[in-house]
Amino acid sequence: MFSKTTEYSIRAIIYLALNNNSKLIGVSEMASELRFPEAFLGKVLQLLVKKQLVGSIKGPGGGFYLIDSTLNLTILNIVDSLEGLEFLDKCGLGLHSCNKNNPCPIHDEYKNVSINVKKALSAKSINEIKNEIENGKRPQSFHF
Amino acid sequence: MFSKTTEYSIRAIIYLALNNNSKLIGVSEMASELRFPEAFLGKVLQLLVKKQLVGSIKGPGGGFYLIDSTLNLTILNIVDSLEGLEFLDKCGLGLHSCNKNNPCPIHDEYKNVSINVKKALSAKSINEIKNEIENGKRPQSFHF
DNA sequence: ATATTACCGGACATTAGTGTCTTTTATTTA
DNA sequence: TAAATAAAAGACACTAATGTCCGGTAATAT
Repeated sequence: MFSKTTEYSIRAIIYLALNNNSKLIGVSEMASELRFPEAFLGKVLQLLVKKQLVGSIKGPGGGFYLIDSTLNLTILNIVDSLEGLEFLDKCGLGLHSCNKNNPCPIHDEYKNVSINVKKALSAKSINEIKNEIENGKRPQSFHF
Repeated sequence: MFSKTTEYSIRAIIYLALNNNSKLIGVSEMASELRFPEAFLGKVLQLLVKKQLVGSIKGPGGGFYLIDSTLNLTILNIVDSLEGLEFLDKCGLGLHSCNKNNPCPIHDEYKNVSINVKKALSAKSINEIKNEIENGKRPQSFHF
């Protein structure tokens, strides 16, 4: 459903949310905890910094941390920020002229899918996810 | 949502369903009607023949036709046949160990998405879609 | 039979996504 | 100030998807 970049991003953001106790996390620590290829995670984090979802500090003791406002975002917000929601908004069959008045064969069904996906992926904020995990409602170690 | 190959396939199959009056359709006709790149459509049709969703006849007057049983398939069946449904069945965050007893942060929501997509894409068979179009419930010319 | 037609098969080109490696830059610590 | 650390930046490699091109093969028609 999502690209690797988006998958890694979501999991990295949740990881940072869970470890946001005023200490910074390095790429190598995250990569080994999350079982991601380290160099690629580095690139992904670079992107997240550019998108202002994550902050970073260079040098010894440096690393990454979660920008506060990112806690209020939903998974849908993150997906939107990274790869856009065109795949949900465009016609399921790729027809440019498809709309309510000129519906493709699966227009209504796909519209319903789109609404449902958006609802599902915006049901919880990162902060709510963080709380669920910290309250034991979900497993802490979500790597493989 | 779907790959170009899958998009083209679905639209080509519907096109063939609407023009199944015992006459064969050539690649060039389909490509110009559906506004597809001709050479690539050729490859896609080759694939559909191999998957036995479509039949073909060589030589002058030759072309493609829809295999009868394909009329009973749903869009979901076609997607499954072409790219599989792994993108719906696997964890939304790509976690191998994610399941009901060890749910990832968006397990329940994604499960719901998966069910909803499957339901939506299997609501109608190709034959039902064909009838909807022929009865004027949907536009005939679905290209761009 | 032979030329024509149209799909088949394989090779190749292009692009985007994924992933690696090396150098540079910013920061801290000694 | 110099050395060490860690992210940033850029170049590069690999893979899959998309797309093109061409010679081969099967069928038709003259």
